Amino acid sequence: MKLQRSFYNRNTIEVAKELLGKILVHETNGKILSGMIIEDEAYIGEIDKACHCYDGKITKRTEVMFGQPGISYVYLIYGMYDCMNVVTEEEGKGSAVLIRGLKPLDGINDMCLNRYGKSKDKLTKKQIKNLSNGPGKLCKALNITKNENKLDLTKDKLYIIDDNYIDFTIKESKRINIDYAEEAKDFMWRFVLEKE
DNA sequence: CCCATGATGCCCT
DNA sequence: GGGCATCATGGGT
Repeated sequence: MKLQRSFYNRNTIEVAKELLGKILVHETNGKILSGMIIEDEAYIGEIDKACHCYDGKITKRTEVMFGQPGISYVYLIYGMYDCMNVVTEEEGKGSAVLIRGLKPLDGINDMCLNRYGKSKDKLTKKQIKNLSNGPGKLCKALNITKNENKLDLTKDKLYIIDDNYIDFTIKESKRINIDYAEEAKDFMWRFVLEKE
């Protein structure tokens, strides 16, 4: 079942935790590419110096985070890598969840082509392991780019479904690569799915 | 295993 | 003009 607006219109930490085990799907070029969300991070503008929209900073880039929940926020980082977020909470609250890792499910060979320009049987074990285990990598694998910014995950060809997978525990830790964020760098807002 | 580094472009001041 | 929610690579231990 596709997740609806009400799922996203909640506390960002809760949404981040509950997104683990869900399936991110992108219908692109006539193909269905999907993977289970196994790692994510919460960003909450009101109190979070690591958030792009900290302290109500509305710019052309960040305005989407203040809008409707259930919309995608895709941005380019380090000049090379796209990262995908899901906007959370009611309109007016700048917040989102960064998707940081996927376990590949459907369209694996196409993901290999997107990432490495080679089919799966030509990849090393290391390349297969690294197919979608990072925020930039998963966007490349699923062909998620700036074109997929501001899509409505309840209506468009990018969405998340609930496959009722609950057989896991959640590990909480500090977020990655936000050393500049003063006290916020220690918030335990990174969530990783761990098999029981 | 760990750490250091370069690539590269958009946003914002 | 500075900084950045990353990744792949290469060298050392």
